[in-house]
Amino acid sequence: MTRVTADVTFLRGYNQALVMAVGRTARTFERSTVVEATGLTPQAVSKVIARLIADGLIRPAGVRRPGIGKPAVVYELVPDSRYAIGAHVARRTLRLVLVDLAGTVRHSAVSPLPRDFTPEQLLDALSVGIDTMAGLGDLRSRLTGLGIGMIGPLDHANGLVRDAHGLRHWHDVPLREIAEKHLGLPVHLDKDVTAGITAEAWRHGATFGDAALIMVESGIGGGFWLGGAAHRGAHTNAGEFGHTVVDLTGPRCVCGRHGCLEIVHHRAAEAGDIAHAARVLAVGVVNLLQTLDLAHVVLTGADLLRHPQTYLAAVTEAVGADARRADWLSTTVALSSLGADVIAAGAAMQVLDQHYGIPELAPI
Amino acid sequence: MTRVTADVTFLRGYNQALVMAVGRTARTFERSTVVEATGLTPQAVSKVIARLIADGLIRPAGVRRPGIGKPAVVYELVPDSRYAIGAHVARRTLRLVLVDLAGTVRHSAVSPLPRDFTPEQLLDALSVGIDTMAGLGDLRSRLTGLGIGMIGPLDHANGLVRDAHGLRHWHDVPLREIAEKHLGLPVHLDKDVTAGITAEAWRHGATFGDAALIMVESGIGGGFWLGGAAHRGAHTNAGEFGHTVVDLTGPRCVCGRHGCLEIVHHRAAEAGDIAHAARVLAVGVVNLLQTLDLAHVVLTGADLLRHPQTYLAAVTEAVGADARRADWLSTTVALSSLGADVIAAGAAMQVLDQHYGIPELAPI
DNA sequence: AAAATTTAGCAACAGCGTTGCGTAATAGGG
DNA sequence: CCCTATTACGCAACGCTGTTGCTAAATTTT
Repeated sequence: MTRVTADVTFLRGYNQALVMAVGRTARTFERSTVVEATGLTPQAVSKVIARLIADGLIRPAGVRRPGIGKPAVVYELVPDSRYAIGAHVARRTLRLVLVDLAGTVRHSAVSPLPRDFTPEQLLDALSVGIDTMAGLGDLRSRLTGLGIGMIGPLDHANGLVRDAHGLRHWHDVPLREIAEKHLGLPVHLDKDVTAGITAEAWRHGATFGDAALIMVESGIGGGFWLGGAAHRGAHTNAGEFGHTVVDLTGPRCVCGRHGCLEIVHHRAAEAGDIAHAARVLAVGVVNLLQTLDLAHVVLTGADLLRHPQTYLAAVTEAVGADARRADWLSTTVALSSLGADVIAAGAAMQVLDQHYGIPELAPI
Repeated sequence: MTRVTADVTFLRGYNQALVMAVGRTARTFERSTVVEATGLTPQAVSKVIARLIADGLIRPAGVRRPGIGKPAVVYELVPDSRYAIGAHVARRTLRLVLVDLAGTVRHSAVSPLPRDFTPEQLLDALSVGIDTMAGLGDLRSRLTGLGIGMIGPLDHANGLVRDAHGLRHWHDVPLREIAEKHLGLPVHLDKDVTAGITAEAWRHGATFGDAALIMVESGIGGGFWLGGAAHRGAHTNAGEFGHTVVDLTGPRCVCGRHGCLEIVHHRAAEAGDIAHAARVLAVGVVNLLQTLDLAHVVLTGADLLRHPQTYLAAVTEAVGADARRADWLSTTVALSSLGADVIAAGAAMQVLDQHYGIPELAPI
């Protein structure tokens, strides 16, 4: 993810990331697996594997192949060679997870946050939680950093919280900087929904196409995975999906417009008609499909997960009923595979991705 | 754009593309310009420049620098070293443009297409038009190919027209393949709106951020430029922006849903209330901004360009009026800088991009 | 005229994936 | 049991990339 210039170090990082992606997706793999997946020559893969073994990131795990010829060496990722901690900062709770290099959530913990908490209060809560988690197996030395998934608007590029919705003490807070100083760890700050979709992409591996994570939790947000990377937008403020108008003559929203998806959905939910609320959300989801042509839609969020099957059914039905969608336009709809951990886990995976993922080139 | 494995040939292509992008954006440039823009060392830039000069793509254009020290050599792109032809296939017209390596439209021509034209009729029209254009300066040998921007749905990856809206004879037509055979040229097929946004991105150069092209022309479509590349979606069918619901209680659309942007807009335009139609479109545009966080919105399309100022004013006003958009959320709104040529020109630029643009890596 | 400054490029280098080829380890057949 | 075919692995040389070190050239300033 870090920008590098296009020299040979980029090649190294890129091809190493390919092998790591294979290792993360498959439980075990051999040289030929990687050759097939990457198009590299066997010899090149051998060199990459040798480097990764030297770094302790992968290791041989026996041999295989009950067939003719010399048996192939089987490799596997070393899950506990690196860790990252992910934090999901919501309005009243802090969720912390410990994620290993394989993308597995090893620990998860939720603690309450004071009403209208301050940056200092958050930092203290983070500090306590991280010390507890990092002390579990003395893995401080293998900790690559902390990822924070938070409500926006925020400036991902500069690690700045612009104006967290509904939190008074969060205006232009340089959270990444002060957290790094306070915690002594590299910190990565991103919107909650963007972190969430990263988690889904990581878990699904190489074949994961364009996708959206829809989160219903005191507001409606969308995280996007487009073209093999998280989409954050020009000002890293993408995802205000709840504030798209679906009803020109609808009620006035807090944002000033009329008939936003969020207010229409909220009114229906408030009235107790969850099925209707779910159908409203489904209209918004189909709007996204029409615009962006997505392969996957993932549903999550505390409010949605209180009625998971209702929402899942409504969205699935709406996607399937769209008459314009021919058979070649397949889209999967699913609940988040990580449940309530998805945001925090994704934030952690973003940290790991900075080290072991595909390096980002300046696009010019 | 072509997929390559991450070896040194990728580095070469990538860095050459960086220099070409600089040359396209600036009229002239020197070595230090490129060094600054790319982060490469001066020596590396010298090598790249030498390669490009050997290929005839750039050339020295005197010296400069009325300052201390040895004067720097000034380079420039050789615009007429390579050409591409772009075609915009609409329901009743075929527009052909000749674009040079610098992205300049050198010739433009419109010819009518028969009602409900067949693939054969289109190929014949293309053949005649290309021969005329390529004969203008005997530039057949410098012609890199033909780009076709067409109404969808189509399969960009396989060059297949699935089901062009409103055209009876266009079901699962392998247009790229048969056109290549018929014309003897490499052919690139893409949706009209995607080609259009490529043109805008090319013309604006390196600093062009996430953007959308909104096209109103017998339907409403959207082309997207996200993260430094065109966004086509999981099934290369992104852009059906006109079929997003903005009025849950609105009239039934041809697509089967109620209150699509397209039908609501169409009703207003039909009633002669262009200002209202423009405001409806503006609601849809703001929806896009909320979802995707775009830096630029470009307006085009025959129907829109009949009332350019009305639409421009309505969209600009709606974007500016959005109370949630703080000062750091700036978005430019403009009419297409290439006017009616934008689709065809973008299709041509996509062809040039395959050869001289940033190579695409398999994202895994 | 000499010094300072900036640009350009040759030459050697490190590091990447690739190619050529020899070696190791297995199954199957005589 | 031995031989052969087959498959996997890796050393060594190679071509190419951008980088580094250094020299030469061209201009302005002193």
